[in-house]
Amino acid sequence: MSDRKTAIMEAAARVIARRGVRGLRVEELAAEAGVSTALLYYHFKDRAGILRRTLEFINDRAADYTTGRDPDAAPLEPRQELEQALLLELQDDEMVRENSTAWGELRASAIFEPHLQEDLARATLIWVQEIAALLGRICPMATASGLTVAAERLTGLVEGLSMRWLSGILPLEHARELVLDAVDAELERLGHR
Amino acid sequence: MSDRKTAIMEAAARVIARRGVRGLRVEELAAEAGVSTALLYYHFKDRAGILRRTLEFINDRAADYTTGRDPDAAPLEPRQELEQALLLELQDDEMVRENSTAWGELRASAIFEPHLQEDLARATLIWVQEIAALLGRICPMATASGLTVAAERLTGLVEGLSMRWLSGILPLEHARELVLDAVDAELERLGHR
DNA sequence: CGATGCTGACTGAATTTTCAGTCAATGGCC
DNA sequence: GGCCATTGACTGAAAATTCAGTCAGCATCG
Repeated sequence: MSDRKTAIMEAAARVIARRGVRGLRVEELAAEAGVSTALLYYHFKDRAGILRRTLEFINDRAADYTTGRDPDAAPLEPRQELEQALLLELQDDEMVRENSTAWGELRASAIFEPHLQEDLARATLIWVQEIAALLGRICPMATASGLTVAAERLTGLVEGLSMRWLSGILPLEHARELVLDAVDAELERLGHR
Repeated sequence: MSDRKTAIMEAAARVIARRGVRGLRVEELAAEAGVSTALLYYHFKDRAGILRRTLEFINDRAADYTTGRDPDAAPLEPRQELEQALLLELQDDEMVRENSTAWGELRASAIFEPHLQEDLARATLIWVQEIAALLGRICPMATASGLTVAAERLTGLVEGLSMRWLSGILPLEHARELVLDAVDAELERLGHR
């Protein structure tokens, strides 16, 4: 597999982060990747193909830094793990920002392109369940539905704040604090029931 | 002020809700408004101008149904007023959905079009302050910064959930319940300090 | 009154720009 | 020689934007 193909997808992630999925011009992408436009059509059939493959690529990359714990680091406290899982999309890191932007774009486009909704719904569900499970480890006494609802609120909040961050309305640090406080609030709440 | 200008912005809101900001074609907009494309350029300089003015327009409309109480209805409890202000974007109503969709689109495009960011930031700030003020009426003992932070979380949550609702991931009723519970949580929290 | 000139709203038909997508040709490598 | 990766130079269609006016209304003046 020519390395250029990968290089193109990396470039695509960058361009999408800069201009959005719908703002991606194949000529610009070619320039960013330092190849000719014709090569894009050679490797990926058409624009839609580029997008599809790139989204998979981004997805895989995200899975890497989600799952990928530092090899032999001390096992995290559940609370820390929860916080990390939530703050994942809110980091001052080139690649995270790229990924986050692309995800946001995907969510936004799904409103108008029903064929994306299924994938999106699945991914969201998985995230909510993951968060609910982590909450459950911290509050073993809480009901399952209570956990789910709390997870839905927390992930929903992260999505909303992520958008504000990406559009420059909300500083990253502030967004992170807001999320952490929300975690406090939800845990307190779960404890009370 | 010719009424056609308004008609165009109403049409723009409809088209944006249907196709998204990035999917808006000026020819389609002209057809939707029943005018020539040239008229669009006469009233609003260019495509970007249409978008900018429409954003303002949508904003004003939202302000109308935010502020606009039923004429001589009983004065609302602060708590109810707060809930209403938050659930505003989450209603099963043609125009609300249109507004909400258009808002979401504009938020999403603002990430890539800095010229929209200023308007967006202002509108968001106003909303946050409004919610903070309502919270303040319910919890007079809370600090100003505590109120603001709570308002930021609540509005951020609404934005996130609104997006899920619009993309069909989350049923409207459930979204509304999540918001109401979050209000509970935030109020409890403000009470404790 | 009514002719004259002026203006703002509006349009149809170009013109220009922007893009995705094609293709014949090239160079390296087994 | 044959195969793969790669490119430069195009094409055609779709969009955005501009242009050269038309028309209705309204004020001015003789």
